[in-house]
Amino acid sequence: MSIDPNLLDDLNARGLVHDSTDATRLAERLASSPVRAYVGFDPTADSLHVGNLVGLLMLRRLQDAGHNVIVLAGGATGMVGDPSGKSAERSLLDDEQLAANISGILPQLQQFLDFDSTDNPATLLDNRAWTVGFSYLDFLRDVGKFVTVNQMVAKDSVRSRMESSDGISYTEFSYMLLQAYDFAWLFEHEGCEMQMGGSDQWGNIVTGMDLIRKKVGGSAYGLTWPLLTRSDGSKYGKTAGGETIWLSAEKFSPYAFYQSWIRIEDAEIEKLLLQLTLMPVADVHAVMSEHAEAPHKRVAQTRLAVELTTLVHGPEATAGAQEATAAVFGGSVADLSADALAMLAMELPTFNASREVLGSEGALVPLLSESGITASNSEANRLLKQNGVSINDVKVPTDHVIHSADLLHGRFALVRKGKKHLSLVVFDQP
RNA sequence: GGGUCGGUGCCCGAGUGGCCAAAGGGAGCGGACUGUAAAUCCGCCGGCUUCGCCUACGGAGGUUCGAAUCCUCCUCGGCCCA
Repeated sequence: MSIDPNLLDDLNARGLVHDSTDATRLAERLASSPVRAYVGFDPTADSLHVGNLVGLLMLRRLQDAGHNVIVLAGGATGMVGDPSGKSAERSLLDDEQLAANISGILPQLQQFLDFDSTDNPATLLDNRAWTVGFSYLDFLRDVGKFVTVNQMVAKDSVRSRMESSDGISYTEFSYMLLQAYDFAWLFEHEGCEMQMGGSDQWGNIVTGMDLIRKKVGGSAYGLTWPLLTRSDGSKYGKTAGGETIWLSAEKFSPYAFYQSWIRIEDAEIEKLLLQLTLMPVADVHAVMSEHAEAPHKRVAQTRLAVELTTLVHGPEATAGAQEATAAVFGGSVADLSADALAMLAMELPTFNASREVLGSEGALVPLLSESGITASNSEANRLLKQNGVSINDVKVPTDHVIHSADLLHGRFALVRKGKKHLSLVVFDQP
């Protein structure tokens, strides 16, 4: 397979290069022959989240351009915790949790890359393989000796934590060495010449390159991408409500995933299309100019949502999310067919309720809190008072009594909190 | 080990005996305006059987008519000294 000589230009055009080792040399190296490169992912949870997408796609871009990529699962580093970009010490994961996390993440890592390619199949490795058997004394002699504390302390990630009131534990302080050792090991045993990561990984990557130079006598490449942030500077990967946007359909429904992209503000949309999708740069520009002509149609948001949901959850789930969206934000809820409602039941938070509450006074408030639509009766009362609840698209007052005649198809109540928060209450069969 | 300062609601952070469910900011939620956007404005933002009651200011006791505020012990953290 031939390699794409324009890879680096493409990455630059997308704004995906934050920092790299000597740009000219890197460009030459990437254009001459396939490079082996890796990105590491620590199993801090049982699913990856949106914040990991850029890294996964970076590997994909490299692979598509003809290079050899390694996905590194941080089974060992995950035990320690990376202080980079973290303001506080993290709690340690126990073995059981870690094992569960790894098994949740592995299929996600695999889904973005081609492991069966005859030319340049991707490789999946776990750094436990070369770390668990490494004794502490050996580590101090073989790795620690090559790195001075002076340079470690100078790294931003460490310094900011040393200056904070919480401090940094020796454990997290040592993280950098583990990651550096990973890079050196991969360089030596897997012919891996390049490490990529988010911009907060620069210090760790550079430490790895130093180690390679001193310990192995080789020279490696490093590249970081900018951390994805909103226009207000906050990190991505969370909903407006602060919920993490997981890639796992169990933890975050495809519908909710799709919706979170539909709601992206205009100022962000081009950057996200460039950095989070595989769309050619020219296509992105075309979509953006179409969007600029009629912003209220939100074609760019729709495109982003479709691209990403398809990438993460597949075309079927995307179609389902689109249908649900059309039903709920398009026409009239009252016109929904029973089939459409059954489909919505799979996409929206759903709660089963007893028909006893129908026609009974004061049943609405407890129904709202029991279904999780509101966190408490107080909140439910408050929300109703503020005119924030509608059932089947009709705003309801505090003393509203639900009657069976109000239900769609005799048993469905689509409860809307504000404009965007929807839940489906399904009543028992009559 | 000694000294010292501190631990307040989702977060930051005021409060140093009653006027404290606890200022202010942020986040969040609802409403208006819109394009399921941004900006702006208004309201809400511990719980409950909601004109009142209960739970809360690291934990446990105590002083007091009354404590987030005072005392004792414990615990956790910062800083300084050893």
